Amino acid sequence: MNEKFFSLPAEKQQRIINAGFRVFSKNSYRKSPVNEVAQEAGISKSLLFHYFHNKKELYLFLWETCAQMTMEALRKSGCYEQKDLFDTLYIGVLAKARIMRQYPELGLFAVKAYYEKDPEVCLEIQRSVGKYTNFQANTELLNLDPAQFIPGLDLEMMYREMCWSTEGYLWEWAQRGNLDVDRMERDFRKLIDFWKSVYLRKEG
Amino acid sequence: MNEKFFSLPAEKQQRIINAGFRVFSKNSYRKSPVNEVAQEAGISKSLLFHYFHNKKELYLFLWETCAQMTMEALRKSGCYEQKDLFDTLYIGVLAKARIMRQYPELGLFAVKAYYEKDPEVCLEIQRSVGKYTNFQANTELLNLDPAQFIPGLDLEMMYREMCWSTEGYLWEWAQRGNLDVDRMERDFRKLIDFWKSVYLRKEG
DNA sequence: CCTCCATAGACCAATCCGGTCAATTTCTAT
DNA sequence: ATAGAAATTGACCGGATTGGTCTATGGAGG
Repeated sequence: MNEKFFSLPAEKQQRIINAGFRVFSKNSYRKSPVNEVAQEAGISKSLLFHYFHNKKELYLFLWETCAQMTMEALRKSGCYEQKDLFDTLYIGVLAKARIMRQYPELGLFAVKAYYEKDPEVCLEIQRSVGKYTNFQANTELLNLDPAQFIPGLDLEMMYREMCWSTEGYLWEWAQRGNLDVDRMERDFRKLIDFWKSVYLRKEG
Repeated sequence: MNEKFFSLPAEKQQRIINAGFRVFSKNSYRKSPVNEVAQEAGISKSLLFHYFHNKKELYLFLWETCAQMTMEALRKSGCYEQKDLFDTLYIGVLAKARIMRQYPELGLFAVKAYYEKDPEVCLEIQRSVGKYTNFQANTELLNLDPAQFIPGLDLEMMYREMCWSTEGYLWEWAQRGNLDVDRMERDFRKLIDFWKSVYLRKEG
C-alpha cells in the first residue's frame, strides 16, 4: 500500500476506514464494490486505488487495522488486570464503546472478515488470526472463585450465556443499522448489574 | 407466480425454497443473483423464471412462505397455550428446530428480509409484517407469576436477557455456516435448565 | 406420430466492477 | 507570481455479472 495514506489528515483516514468497514461488513468480500467504499468515504475511486493498489490490499489493511485497534484498546483499558469478572466485562464494554464511537462498524466487520470464505483472502485472514489468537482465550474462567457465586452455579454455563447474550444484543442493533453507543453503554450497565444480582452470592 | 410450482414434487419445491433462503440470507436483495438460487436448487435459471415471473416475485413468495410456515409451526406446537414460561420456550425451540431441519436458513432469511432496505421490496415486506405483527407481542410476560421466581428478580430484564442469549447463540452458528440442529436442541435444553436453576425460586 | 409441457442452453442488453490514465486542481517552495 | 510536485478526479476499458427472453429438446400421454 501507499504509505502516503498515513500522512492524510486523521479525519480523512478515519472516514476511509469507516467506509471500508461499513461496506465490507454489509456484503461478502466479493460483493463489496470498491466503488461504494470510495463514495461512502466521499472520495473518488481513483484516489482510493491510489492509496491501495487493489481491492485485496484494501481489505487486508482494514482487517489488520481492525485487529490492531481492538487489541490496543483492550490492552490499554486495563481490563485484563481486573480481578473481578464483572469489572473485567464492564471495562471491556467501555473500551469497545470507545472504539465504536470512532468506528461504528468495526465489530461487525471483524466478525464478517473472521468467517469470510472467499479464497482470495480467506487464507491470509486465518493466518493473521493465528498471530493474535494466543491471547484472549477464556483465561477469565481460571481466576474465578466459586465462593463468590451462588452455590451450585455452573460457572462455565454462566460465562457462555453471558457471551451469547452480548452477541445477541449487538447483533440485534447491527441489523437495525443505527446503533446508539450511549444507549448501548447504559444497557450494558443494566445488564451487568442484573447478572451480578442473579449470579453473585448474597452478602451476609 | 405460476401455480404449477405447487404441483412439483414436494422435495423439489423444498429444494428451490431452501436455495432461495440460502442465497437471499447471505446477501442483500439486490446482490442476490437469481442465477445462484437456480444453481443451488439444481435447476436452470430459465425454469426458475418459469415459475416466478421475476426476482421480486420470487423474493416476496419466499417471504410469505417463511412467515406462514413459522406461524403455522408455532401455532400447532401448542407453545402459546403453555402456562410455564420455560415450557413455552422449550416447546418453541423444538418447533423451530423442526422447521430448521427442513429449512436450515429460514430463520436467517426472515431476519434479513425483515430489515431489508431495498426500495424495490422493502415496502411490501413491511406491509406484510403488519398483518402478522399483532400476534406474538410479549404476551408471555403478562402471565408470569413473580412468586415462582427468586425474590427481587427483574422479570423483564430476565426475559430480554434470555432473548438476546438465544439470538446470540443462533447468530454464532449462522456465521460459521454449519448449524447442527441436534446439537442446537441439546444446547438449548441445557441452557433452559440453567435458567431454571438460576431464576426459579428454590422449592421448599 | 402428434401434442404438451417441463426443462435447459444460448443469447441479449444493461449494468457493474476492478483497475488504468490522462487531465485538472491544489499545494509548496522559491 | 510561477514552476513543479502532489493530490484528486472523471473518463474510460475490457471483462464479468445479471435480470430476463427465446428457442430448442426430450420425454410422457394419447
